[in-house]
Amino acid sequence: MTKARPTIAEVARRAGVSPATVSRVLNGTARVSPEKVRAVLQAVEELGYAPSPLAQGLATGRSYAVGILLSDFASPFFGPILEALTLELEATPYRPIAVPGHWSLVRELEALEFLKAHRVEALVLLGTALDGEALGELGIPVLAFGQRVEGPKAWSLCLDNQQAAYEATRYLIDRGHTRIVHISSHRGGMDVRDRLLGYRKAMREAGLEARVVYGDLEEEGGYRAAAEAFRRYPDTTAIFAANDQTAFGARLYLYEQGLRVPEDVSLVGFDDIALSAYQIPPLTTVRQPIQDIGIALGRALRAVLAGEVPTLPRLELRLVERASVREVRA
Amino acid sequence: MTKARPTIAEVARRAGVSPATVSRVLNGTARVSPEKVRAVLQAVEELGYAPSPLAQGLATGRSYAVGILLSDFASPFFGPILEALTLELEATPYRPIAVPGHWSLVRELEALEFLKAHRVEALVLLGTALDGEALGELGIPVLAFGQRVEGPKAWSLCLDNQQAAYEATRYLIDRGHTRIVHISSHRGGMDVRDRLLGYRKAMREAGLEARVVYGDLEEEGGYRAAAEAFRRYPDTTAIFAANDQTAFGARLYLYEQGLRVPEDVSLVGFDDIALSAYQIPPLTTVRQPIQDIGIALGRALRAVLAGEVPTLPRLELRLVERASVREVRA
DNA sequence: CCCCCTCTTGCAAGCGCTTTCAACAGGTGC
DNA sequence: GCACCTGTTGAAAGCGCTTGCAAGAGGGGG
Repeated sequence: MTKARPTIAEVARRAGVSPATVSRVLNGTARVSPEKVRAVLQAVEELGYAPSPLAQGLATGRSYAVGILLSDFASPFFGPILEALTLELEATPYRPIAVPGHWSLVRELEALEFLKAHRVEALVLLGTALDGEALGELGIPVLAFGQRVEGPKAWSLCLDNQQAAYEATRYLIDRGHTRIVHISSHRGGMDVRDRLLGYRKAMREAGLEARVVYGDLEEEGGYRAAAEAFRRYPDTTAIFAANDQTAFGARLYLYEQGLRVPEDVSLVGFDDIALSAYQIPPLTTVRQPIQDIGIALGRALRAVLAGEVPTLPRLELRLVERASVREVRA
Repeated sequence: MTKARPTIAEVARRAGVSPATVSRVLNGTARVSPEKVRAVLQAVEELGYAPSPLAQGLATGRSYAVGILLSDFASPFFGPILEALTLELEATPYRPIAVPGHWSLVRELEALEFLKAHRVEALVLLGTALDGEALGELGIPVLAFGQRVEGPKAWSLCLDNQQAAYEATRYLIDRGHTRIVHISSHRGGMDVRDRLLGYRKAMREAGLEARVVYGDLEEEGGYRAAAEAFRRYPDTTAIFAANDQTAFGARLYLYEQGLRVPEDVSLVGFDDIALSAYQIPPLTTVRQPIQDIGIALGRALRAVLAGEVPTLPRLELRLVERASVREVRA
């Protein structure tokens, strides 16, 4: 039933050569006479041979695996990044081992341990809470997004969240809003905190009161946070959410309260996940170039694996204006 | 810099025993005297030793890897299933290798080849287009969702999509709708076709005209399909979409046309992904128990890996009524 | 007191591959 | 015609682990 897969020895026997020659043909590591090449390839074909990555890894000391540590497979933000990243890796001999940290530091550490055990040759961190401590020990290149990592072999793809949040807040202020709530979160990494900072800065500069409530970066938390916001600040005219999912949750709360968007309350999100353009009304939000992020990380990863120093592009965050914000006249 | 990880030999030396003993201690495969156990554990601790899965795999002939072939990491439907599935696998020694097929049969075949090369011990198919041909050859257990697989070591988790679609359509008919469009898709597997069948059956039974247009199971396609639907059938009062993302796309089209939901057009989706409850208005849709599906697959996988015959639960699809459908009086 | 049995332990082979090293074949230059 | 070089090939070691086998250490029964 479970027909054992052929080994290199069988291929060698069938082709009338030694295993070493088969290996050389398959890896192109040395010249082999044309007729043997042909014989080997034919045997490979006939037997349906495919080398065992396990054995290869053991022999070469390489794993050809890269670790990807992300918060959550279900995230509409990290999911697509992962998708683009893996797509970028597809043409390489490297394979991604993606493990979710489920938003918990202990799980992330476990996951990291797991990846270390699997001898991954590089690590990508997508919005995890891990900081420098593990990294120094690691000895492998680390690429991060949504968090800053430090070290000689560590690079972060950083977008200026603070500035973007500042601008988003200004956008609301410029349209006459003065009573603006920000829904932040204790979850998530520095990027979320930067957004809070940007919001605070804009409000402070404009001489406005900072109104901050906290969600969990998911819809449910956004809903609850919006409820809290209106309990504490009933006269709020605009909400700036730390991410789009939060905005969706807030949106539902407003809907249930009979508050119209944008007529009664304006709403701005952050991320521009796929669904944001399809919200009713389409959500005005800060666009993170998800696709580009995934691709940039993938490219950087390839560079790093080739032993080069990766160049991470400067990616811009910019507000995309849709229909969830209105101008208020004071 | 890259401090090589310790090997079993170093642990053995430090503990003053043989590698064999270390192996036995770590795997619990034989009795070892208490003091040696202690010495080994201490050495393991001090060295920070973790066995190499590569070497283990090679020696035991097992890979402890399970393959998960899914259409797309970015999918808000399969993503959460994957999340639940991996969570369920976490306590086992098995690790998932998730590879995306990117909705293309060739890629799926490549991905399958890849998984075969990695000697996965079981395979989970999440909504792929692969059929029996590969399976027979495989010799490993296969678990599928969203498609039917056949074979002595193959099991499918099937929900009655046809019946659910039938009921969803009836739901609209019962509320007075007669001009109902179904947005189906050529993408996707049998589940999508079953939904189409259920729709057709309900319409036929009610003596109504079947109005079918096609999208791509994503928002964009839903938008275009809705546009086509209204071009071809301007008097449509209800849309039943093959999945929620499609419904979101259609929703945007309606919004842009100034058609209100549900006052002018009613909308029903399928899947009940996380965001559906947060749509405006909240989407009436057929609920797939995403969490339960992931868990059920995870459990079945564990059973299969333990050599047992898995029992797949009968999961129900039922319509969750929210606010996107209205009653029309003829 | 010796033999045999049980329990623990180490030796060594082997998993499937890569890679060094040496051998060999066939030229080439003198 | 011989020494030497180039180019191709196979033998064998080794990657880090598991495991069958056998050796040795005790202990109990005759």
